[in-house]
Amino acid sequence: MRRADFKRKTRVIVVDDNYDHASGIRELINLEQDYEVIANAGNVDVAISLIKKYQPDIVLMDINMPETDGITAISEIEKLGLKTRIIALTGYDEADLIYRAMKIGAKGYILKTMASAQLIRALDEVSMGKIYLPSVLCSKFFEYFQAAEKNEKAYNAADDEENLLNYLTNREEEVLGLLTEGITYKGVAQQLFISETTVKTHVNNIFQKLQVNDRTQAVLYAINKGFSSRKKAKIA
Amino acid sequence: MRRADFKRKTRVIVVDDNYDHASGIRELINLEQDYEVIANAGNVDVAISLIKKYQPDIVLMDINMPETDGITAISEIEKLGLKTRIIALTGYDEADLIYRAMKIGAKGYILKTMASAQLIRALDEVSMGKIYLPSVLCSKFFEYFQAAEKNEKAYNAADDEENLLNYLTNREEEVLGLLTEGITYKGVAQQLFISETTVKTHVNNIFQKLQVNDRTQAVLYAINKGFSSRKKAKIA
DNA sequence: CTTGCTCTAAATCTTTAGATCTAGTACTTA
DNA sequence: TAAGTACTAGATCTAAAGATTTAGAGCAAG
Repeated sequence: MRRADFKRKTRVIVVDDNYDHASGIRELINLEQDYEVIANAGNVDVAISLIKKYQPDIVLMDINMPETDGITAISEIEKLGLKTRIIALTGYDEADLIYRAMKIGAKGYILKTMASAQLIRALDEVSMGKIYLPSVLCSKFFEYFQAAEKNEKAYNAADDEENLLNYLTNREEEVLGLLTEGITYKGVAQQLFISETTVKTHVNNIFQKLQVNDRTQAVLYAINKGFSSRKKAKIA
Repeated sequence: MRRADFKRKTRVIVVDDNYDHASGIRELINLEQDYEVIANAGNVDVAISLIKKYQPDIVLMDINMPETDGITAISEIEKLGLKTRIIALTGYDEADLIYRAMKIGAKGYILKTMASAQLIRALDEVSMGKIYLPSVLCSKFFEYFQAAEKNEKAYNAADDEENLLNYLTNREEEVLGLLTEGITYKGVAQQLFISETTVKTHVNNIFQKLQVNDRTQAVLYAINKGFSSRKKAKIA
């Protein structure tokens, strides 16, 4: 690493409520000449103030602590906007934990059960700006990620059959599109070069088809069924 | 693999517009006793009809084809809801391509420049139901993924300072909450046990604070700024 | 060539919505 | 105690929104 040229070690803070475990990690890391553990923290509040003060290069964050959960902690730290990179550390390889940690900005994820060499490798990779996620955990992540994306799609598309938006005519879609921008009848009429009465007719037909009573409900229905995103897709 | 017990090879379809390259892959795969390439497709339309007909175990999909783009193709295939697993294959390691491919359900991603052993390993992993993403590509993915998540957050939260929702009083938040459900003044009045006039007063104050002219715009503002999700979070 | 759908638009009416101003009560803070 | 803020609510308008009915023009399919 280039930093070693300046004899500046990569500074690490370890956050773990288990003192013995934290000490173990400290010993392990301090054996490496490129790294030094500059502080330990037994809970999230202490951790955050230490991180603010010392702005370490890397934080090793235990995820399963009793009081505050580590996920929230990572989120808090990321909000600080420092260059500090976070590696999550847990005993479990649950897909949703991995997903959430990586989603909010963790740069690596390792299991406590993994060999100590893995820890050092994670430090090496992450300190160089890379992501470190062992392939097993990577699989877990994608398991969750792809399921989440699938659900979101299903939610937005809502099975096409039950999506009342599909019964709208082209013109009605256009009108609804303008309604979802918060435009008045008069405004819609001007934009589409039709009379206000015609707009009212269309809007009434839309209400019938979407089974709602007013524009606000229509707009809400449209948004929930992914209307706006579909529109954007069409334009783009 | 268990399938080998029944002497049933894992069936692969290769989709690549470059015939020479497709042939090369075919040769390579057919050297393995656990796999057989049952078809080649030079374009997406042919590919989809072949996949429908033969329902292969794995599809090797070239992403950078001239006519239809491979990403859309993957999406189409996933929509079929088969057990077929897709491995993306490209010449480039662009973060957004990897992100998009994995997002829509690809089970693996490999570069054409990678050693042939990688291809076989990918087949092995994916056919066992795992994800195959070499660590370099994994890093690329997360680079894009975390940036995307960060942007979305920034868009939704809108920096608190500029989020006009923060200027609303508790009562006004309640009223706005009901407006976002498409309820009339009268309805809001009944639910909150106050007069309709009072509701109008609140709503007017909301309009002032959010700098909008009517309820539809207020609701849209609220939704875009993550109002509903905040409400849900409070309830839960 | 007739049936049906889409888009257009008028007339008429009732109901909400929204703007504005005033004002009382209650609670907090300087 | 006086000033400030939140919540309440009245009166009085005007402007939109929405319901309903009727109807003509254009176009596609049977």
